Amino acid sequence: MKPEREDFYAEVYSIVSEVPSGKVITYGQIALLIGRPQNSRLVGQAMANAPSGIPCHRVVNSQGRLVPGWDEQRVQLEAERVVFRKNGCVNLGKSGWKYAEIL
DNA sequence: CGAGTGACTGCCA
DNA sequence: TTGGCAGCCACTC
Repeated sequence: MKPEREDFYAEVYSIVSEVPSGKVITYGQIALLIGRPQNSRLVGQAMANAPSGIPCHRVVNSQGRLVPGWDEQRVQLEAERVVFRKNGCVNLGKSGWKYAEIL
């Protein structure tokens, strides 16, 4: 096994799990919190391999863009009362989650 | 072991 | 403001 990878994934899942309802977080934010801002892509891969129980639908990219090929994600976010823009992207300024809020 | 892929980000035109 | 290109890391074939 590769503890390094597992640890990275574990931290990603931990952070995503702490995202409250109605809020979303970006891959870059997660990568930054872990201490690897350049591994933002790995966060996405972690989400792809994310086990059930992880609100991965609350994870979006820096532009507030949703996961390609996963229209259901928008439905989930709408159910969480996440604010969407006219272009279909999440309004990070309104629904963007900040780690400092749980500190 | 080498090449290709991806739920990304940042800079430049 | 919007769109395109390159850089980055880990995983899979």
